[in-house]
Amino acid sequence: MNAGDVPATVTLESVNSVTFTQDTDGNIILHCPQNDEEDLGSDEPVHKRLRLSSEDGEDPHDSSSAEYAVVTLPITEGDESFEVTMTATEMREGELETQDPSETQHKNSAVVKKTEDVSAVSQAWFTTKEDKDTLVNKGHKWKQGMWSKEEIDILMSNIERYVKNRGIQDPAEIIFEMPKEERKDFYRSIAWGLNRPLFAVYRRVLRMYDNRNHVGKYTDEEINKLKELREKHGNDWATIGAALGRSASSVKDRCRLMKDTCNTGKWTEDEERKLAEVVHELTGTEAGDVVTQGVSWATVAELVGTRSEKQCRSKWLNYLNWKQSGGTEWSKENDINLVRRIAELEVEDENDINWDTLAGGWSSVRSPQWLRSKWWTIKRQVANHKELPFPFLLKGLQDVVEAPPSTKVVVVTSRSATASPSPVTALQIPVQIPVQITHVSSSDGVSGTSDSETITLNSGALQTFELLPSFHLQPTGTPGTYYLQTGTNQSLPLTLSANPTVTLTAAASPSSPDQIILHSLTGDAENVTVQMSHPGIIIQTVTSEDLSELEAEQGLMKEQPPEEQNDCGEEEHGEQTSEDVQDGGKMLISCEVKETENSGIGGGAVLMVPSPSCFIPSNEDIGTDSVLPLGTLTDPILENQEEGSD
DNA sequence: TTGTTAGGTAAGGGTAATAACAGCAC
DNA sequence: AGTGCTGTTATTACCCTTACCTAACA
Repeated sequence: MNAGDVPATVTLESVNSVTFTQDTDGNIILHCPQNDEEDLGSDEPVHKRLRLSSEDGEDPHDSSSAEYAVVTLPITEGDESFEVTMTATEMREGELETQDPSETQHKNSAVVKKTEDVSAVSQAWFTTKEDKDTLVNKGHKWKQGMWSKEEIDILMSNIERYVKNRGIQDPAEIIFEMPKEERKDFYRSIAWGLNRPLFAVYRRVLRMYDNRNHVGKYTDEEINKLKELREKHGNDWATIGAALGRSASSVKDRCRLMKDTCNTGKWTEDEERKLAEVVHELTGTEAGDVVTQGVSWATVAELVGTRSEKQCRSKWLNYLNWKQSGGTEWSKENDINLVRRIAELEVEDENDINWDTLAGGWSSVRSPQWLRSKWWTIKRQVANHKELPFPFLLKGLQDVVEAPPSTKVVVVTSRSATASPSPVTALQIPVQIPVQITHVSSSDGVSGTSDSETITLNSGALQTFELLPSFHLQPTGTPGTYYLQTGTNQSLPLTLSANPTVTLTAAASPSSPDQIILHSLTGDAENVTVQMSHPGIIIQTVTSEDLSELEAEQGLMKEQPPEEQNDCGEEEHGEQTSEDVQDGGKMLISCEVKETENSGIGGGAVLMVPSPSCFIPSNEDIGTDSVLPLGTLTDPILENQEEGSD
């Protein structure tokens, strides 16, 4: 589909009819029906209830290159409201694309037709090398490694649909109780839309629904019993597991860690020497050689005698080999280099990174496996890294890394957040979505939008919004609270709740074009100013669900009229009172942190600092003296950069 | 009897979270 | 010396793939 073509339309089906109005201040207000029968309060993430479906049942072409427009349609005469629908159009060259087929399918879970190539894999039960080679030769590719959140969402949703259609309560009934012939189509059905071999899906499902899995740490008593059972039953893991109330794989794994002769704690020099000897002997290498693969750790452990295979592997790959081959220390600059090098690989998926290649010739890298864990450490600085597609995460990290050293970085934290050593940041790189909001009614009133046919945000009837990566409204951590972000990086926090008229905010501050005032409105028109922002990274804190519950129970939260909007300041962010930031438990704070190019992917990043337990950890913190002091972002990359610049 | 389907088991490499430890500054 | 912070190291529950096996069925 060419950019100029009429786009195939995909309708965003929201369970709730979401509507916009505009108030006298020009704020767009999102309406959400009160009788929300679709379990707003359920545990299921709201984004899972937002689905895309093809309006006409037509395959929306290659939706991996689609961009989405939001348009509003009239709902009721005389109502200052707008129904929001989204349409998908082809993404222009150079613009963001959605990530992988499985994710696209998830978004289009009602329309998962486009995956002939995928289904060949996900519908085939193959475990042999030959089967695999055949598929590879046919040009099929599939995902390996850890399952992403998106994949798990697809799987769960497929399972839900399957059990619902058959009136079954618990999927475990099918998995563990139903005879094979009765569940004949089960695994193939739930594998639909996943780019994984059927066998991998099968394994995953078994683990997920086996309540003897994820039991947690083994007690001393269990360990003793396990030893007894092991002597009695050998490697009959199923029997041992049954006797212990653990899954077979769990007991098998636990036994691998147990060895009568196993030492714990610090390795002695003798042990290290022995380990090196054994590894080099078994691999036919010499002292000083780098050995990171092709080692049978079970054999190594046997020969070392005093350590388990895991201990040997870990010691070798994370320390000893590097030490013996003359490795250099890992500096903070290396963190930055690592992000850059990964970006230079230009891979679509994290699983495509060749860590061996990346680690090659890098003297500070202890092993490819170790390097991967370093990357993981960096990645984990971003709280919502699991939700972010790899390219977005990487781009965001790159932006952060490449920010000018002089950039002032500020993050909002709570006073009590100091109890937590390092604030967790969440990086949100939004997908750009053109949004058009059409005005329906011309009546006066709170809208103040008079006769205009189209409500425009800033300028232009077609306003670009950035929806967050998964093409949902992105929850902020407070149930019912979401972010939309404009093309100019103005945040639009949307609040969905049982309240029929809820909140929204976001207009440029009249006092400063660099500021966006974010304030939320409740039904009684009281609102709370929260913040300012600026093109570039916005760091935001949100309250937890607990906060609203606390408020409900104790009535301690206060709201503040709009006149008392309170800018956060630019560099010296003063403390804010609790009234400034609390809005019925839905609190949003953002501060300017740095300026980035407002182009390309999302134009900038939103760093989100959820402070679920820190904001109001106890009743005494909810008093009128509750303040939200601003701290310094402790993102190591940024710190490194500042240090480096020194 | 043979091939296919739909699982199923065991082994082992690996990941991710966290606990324990060590070094340092105050 | 005590304390708190931070980075490193060790541990371990859990994950995933691979290779091989099996029973039912066509």
